Amino acid sequence: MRILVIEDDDRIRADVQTALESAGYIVDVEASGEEGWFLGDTETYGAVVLDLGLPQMDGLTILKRWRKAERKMPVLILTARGTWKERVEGIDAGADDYLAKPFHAEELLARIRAIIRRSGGNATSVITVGETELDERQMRLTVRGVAVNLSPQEYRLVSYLMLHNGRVVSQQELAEHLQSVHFERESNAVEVLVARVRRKLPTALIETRRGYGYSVAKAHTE
Amino acid sequence: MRILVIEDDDRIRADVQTALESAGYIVDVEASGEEGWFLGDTETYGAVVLDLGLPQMDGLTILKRWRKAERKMPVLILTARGTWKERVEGIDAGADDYLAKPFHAEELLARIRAIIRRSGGNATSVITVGETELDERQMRLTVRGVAVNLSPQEYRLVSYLMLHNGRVVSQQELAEHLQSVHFERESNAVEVLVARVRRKLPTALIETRRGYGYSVAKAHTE
DNA sequence: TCAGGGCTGTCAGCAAACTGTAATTTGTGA
DNA sequence: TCACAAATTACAGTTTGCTGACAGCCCTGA
Repeated sequence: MRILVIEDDDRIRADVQTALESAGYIVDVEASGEEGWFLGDTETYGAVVLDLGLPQMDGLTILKRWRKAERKMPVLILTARGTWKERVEGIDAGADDYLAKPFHAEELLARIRAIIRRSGGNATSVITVGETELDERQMRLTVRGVAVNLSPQEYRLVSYLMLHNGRVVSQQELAEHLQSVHFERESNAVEVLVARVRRKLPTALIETRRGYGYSVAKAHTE
Repeated sequence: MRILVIEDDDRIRADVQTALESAGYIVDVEASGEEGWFLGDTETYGAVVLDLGLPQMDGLTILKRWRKAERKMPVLILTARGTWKERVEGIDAGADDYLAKPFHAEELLARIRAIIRRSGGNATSVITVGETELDERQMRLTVRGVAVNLSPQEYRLVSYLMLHNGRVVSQQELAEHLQSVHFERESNAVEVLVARVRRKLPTALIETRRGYGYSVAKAHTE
């Protein structure tokens, strides 16, 4: 499950990212409202965490634009002060839930789980690219109906690439996401991992973009 | 048997959970009315314990919505003051029984048993995965028609996995649900339990997802 | 009260899987 | 063709899960 976080405060953004990642989500973070809006408009997310008090483009504006463009992913609004008025505005604009700062990580996670579940999480838990299916609930990859046995690292790699299907992901980004405790520059761990995954797959899923990174063929996310 | 408890008071919620779990039920708890409503709307429960005096979304509203959506699981209503009016409203909204706080754990259990028994024909009491059948009413597991003699802990493990059919359940989550009073990190109690269950079963029901936990093979529940 | 049996947790040893490193080969783009 | 990124292979340290033995607890029946 992939989650977008739009928050300009560095500290909060990092905290939210850490909390979500350690809960197993794949997280994209953005400090700028405009960039965040673009991401939410063009990529597919299971949920969005959106700060209201952003410079440049306001959170409510972003949310309204998405809803106008039929982007229906669940959105959790963050706001500094828990005023009644802001809450109503947020709900009116199409937010699914609302969380006042400061908040505890557990509460954020509970609410994220709730809005994902409410949005009918089951429907979004299977991602298809060609003949390959990623079932996030079962944490299982199947090709032509046959399950592929992946190690934890391999699963993380594949799910990260499939959740960003079409985008080219750099080795650096992958390495950071895989969060190996010991990971040195000049390591070819990612290359080795990719090779291992490829050997297990009957089809060519992961494409090499020499000099840039890897990607999987884009599929229609319906 | 899986039971949903919606109650905002932390103390009461914990007490109810403890009572139900020690009676062998699998319990999901929710403090928020809204989230509780969604759980009851999307998951399958053998019974629900519902507090009337919830913030945000009132218990009666939740119940009415479920009944409108044809969710027919038996519901036991809790209320702070045993007023005659509330009782009538609850019954009108589709409650199956009614319990005034404060109450004794035994009374709660007796009423839960009663509404579950009364709800009788609910087809949800037998879960099938492959050749394995879990009869929740009799608390019995059968494989190819042959009953398997399981200890209480073993039964809890199997039923938890089967009720979360397909999902990967971490050792941590299992350990918490098995309610071992003494459970330290570095314990392999869950592993031992899984091994014992496997030895008793003629088929490979529980799958190890190395690094993540355990799951049972997904069956089509619909 | 005591013995026996079932249940459940701990421990230690083992086997297998996982994962990063390094050396070498392959192949791609300028 | 050349340089270098990427693929491949082998290897070893570490992690993870499985297993059998054992001990404490609780209940039951003599």
